[in-house]
Amino acid sequence: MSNATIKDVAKLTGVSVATVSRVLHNLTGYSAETRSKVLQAIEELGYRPNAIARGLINKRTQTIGVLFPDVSSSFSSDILNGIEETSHEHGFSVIVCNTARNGERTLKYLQVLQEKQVDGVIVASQSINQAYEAELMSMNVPVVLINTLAHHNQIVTVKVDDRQAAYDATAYLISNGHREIAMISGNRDDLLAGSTRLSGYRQALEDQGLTYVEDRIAYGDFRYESGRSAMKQLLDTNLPFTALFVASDEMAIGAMGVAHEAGIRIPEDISIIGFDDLLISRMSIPPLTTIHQPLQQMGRSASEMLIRMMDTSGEVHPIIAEHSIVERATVRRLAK
Amino acid sequence: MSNATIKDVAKLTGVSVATVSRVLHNLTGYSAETRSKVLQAIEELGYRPNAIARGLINKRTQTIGVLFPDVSSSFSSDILNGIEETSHEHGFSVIVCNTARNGERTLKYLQVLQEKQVDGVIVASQSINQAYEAELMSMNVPVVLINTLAHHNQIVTVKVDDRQAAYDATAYLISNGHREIAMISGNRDDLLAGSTRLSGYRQALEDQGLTYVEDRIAYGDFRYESGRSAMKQLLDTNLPFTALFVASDEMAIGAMGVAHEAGIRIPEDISIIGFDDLLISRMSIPPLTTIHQPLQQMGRSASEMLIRMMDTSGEVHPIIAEHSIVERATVRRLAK
DNA sequence: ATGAAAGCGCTAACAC
DNA sequence: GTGTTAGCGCTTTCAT
Repeated sequence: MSNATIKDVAKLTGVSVATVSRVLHNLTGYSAETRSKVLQAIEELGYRPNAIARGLINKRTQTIGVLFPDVSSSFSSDILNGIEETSHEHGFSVIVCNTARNGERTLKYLQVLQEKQVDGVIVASQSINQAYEAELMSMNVPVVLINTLAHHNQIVTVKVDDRQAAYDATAYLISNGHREIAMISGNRDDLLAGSTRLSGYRQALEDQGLTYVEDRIAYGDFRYESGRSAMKQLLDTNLPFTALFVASDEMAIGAMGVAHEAGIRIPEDISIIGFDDLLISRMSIPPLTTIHQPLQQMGRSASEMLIRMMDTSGEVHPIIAEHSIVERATVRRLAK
Repeated sequence: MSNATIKDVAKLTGVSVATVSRVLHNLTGYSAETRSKVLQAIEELGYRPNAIARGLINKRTQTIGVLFPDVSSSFSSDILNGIEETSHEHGFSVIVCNTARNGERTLKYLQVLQEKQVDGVIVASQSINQAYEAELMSMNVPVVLINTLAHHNQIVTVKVDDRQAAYDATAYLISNGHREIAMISGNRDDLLAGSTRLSGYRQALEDQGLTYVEDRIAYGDFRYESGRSAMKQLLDTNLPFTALFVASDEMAIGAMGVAHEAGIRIPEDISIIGFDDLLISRMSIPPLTTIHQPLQQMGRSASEMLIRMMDTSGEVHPIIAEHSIVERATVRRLAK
């Protein structure tokens, strides 16, 4: 008892498949009576159209592919949530791919997605090298990037203004009276979240006449554990600081843990501001003040843009999502 | 310049499509010379087989569908990670569906998955009512459940022994000298994570000759905010307790926040043990002692089982995943 | 208002 | 070793 096909419906109704197809699509060209007979047969057989067969004809599969370096991170799953939501609203399914930051795997996925004839692909927070870019372009489907930049190409991107956001975070600390401000940065070779945020921090310092001190910077990889080590390193340096800007919430939480263990109170002894505004930031003790990135919204925007690109090949513009400062409890105003 | 088809390759090579298909599948029936010419043409045209066309013939799409009530939760994304990983290894893609705990949406997704001819579906942590179950069965593809039970059917399930795990958590508290143990439970109508865990807790109490006190139980919905309210309620009751078993880590973190605000120290004043072992549990201050559920592994198992079910219609057995206690820093041994 | 038939890109007999 | 052909389930002209 495999599934019923359009033929079965036609046979049971006593009409041709063409007519069945017509009522399926609400076209014209059949009597009310035929229509109801067909509908009844469909009901009776539990018929469901085969999207694969349709796809073969329409050259549209109504599915998009999404690549993440790490699906299980809170960061990725927020974005995914937004993408899934919007895609569903527009009648698209989404295939998730976990590249695990692995080059070969990424290429393999891109290949599979092409073979599966996806109608578009979204690449999130994963740097795009030449090979990917070539592969992406060869797929002949729209592509949008989230929190990444392509090498020397004009692929559409959705992201916040990282430099400005880092600037704002630092300026916020300064406006709260802090003058000795350390930073835990991401890898310098991460173009967006690494060096860009670092330069925003530096700029804010300099604009306020504060000196940028190399030794007040420690580097991590955005993850919790690296936040811990970076904080230890900062503490070991013995260069005093009253505030800390951390390039990711996860690292910030790590830093808070180390501070706690060292008997350093947040925010009494050191103020901290993070970046991302993940769910955990609300849950930490004390709740983390941070830069909000509208991740879910960014997923939505990317998805909407992608779908729009499918039928209008008109030009599209990069989207800069709005960041904001979420004031919670880890930054203290310094008395003069 | 749409994509090249097998015909194009055949034409360019000067052979028939059948031959091209043969080399594509490493079958026999062509000379070494033909083979290399075909391969060269493929390279030249950038030909990629069309999985849609293949699927139409093979009745296999090499994709599975996964339903979650909430993709963006840490819980779901861990499971998803395991599923995706294993599926990929076996050459399957995964379509994610975020049902948002919405009945109509779930049904809609099931329909879409059927139309897209997925080879199997996994439903995670979402209770299965009669309607879903009927829909699932009518799809004629294997189904496996994670952390759920079907109504009166024998669909395969992957889960931990919730009752035993709750029992173990409570017994652990007792073995640490606690005798007044409160609990924050999930909704009573959640068959697995709600009432079952509650009954495990109760059993452990009674087996140790401790009395079960109705007022020492507060209910939440497994989420952070509800953990906060539940904790407040418990505190308001003024019934003293030295330890607390919480049916989810998220609620446990919420409870810890409330305790902190109330000046109650963890674990000095109150010991807490959670359930799930999410990423955040390692990151909390202090790190949360909890029941570990091997979520990612459960995703892997589900996926493996599902794929196995596709070609062997042999019988399959439910999988009980191993839970364990992860001792971190929120439980204190009580002096006699 | 309705049917016949071609064809989407591919696989799998079956022929030679 | 290689080509021909008949579909897979559907949509879509083009007739009638």
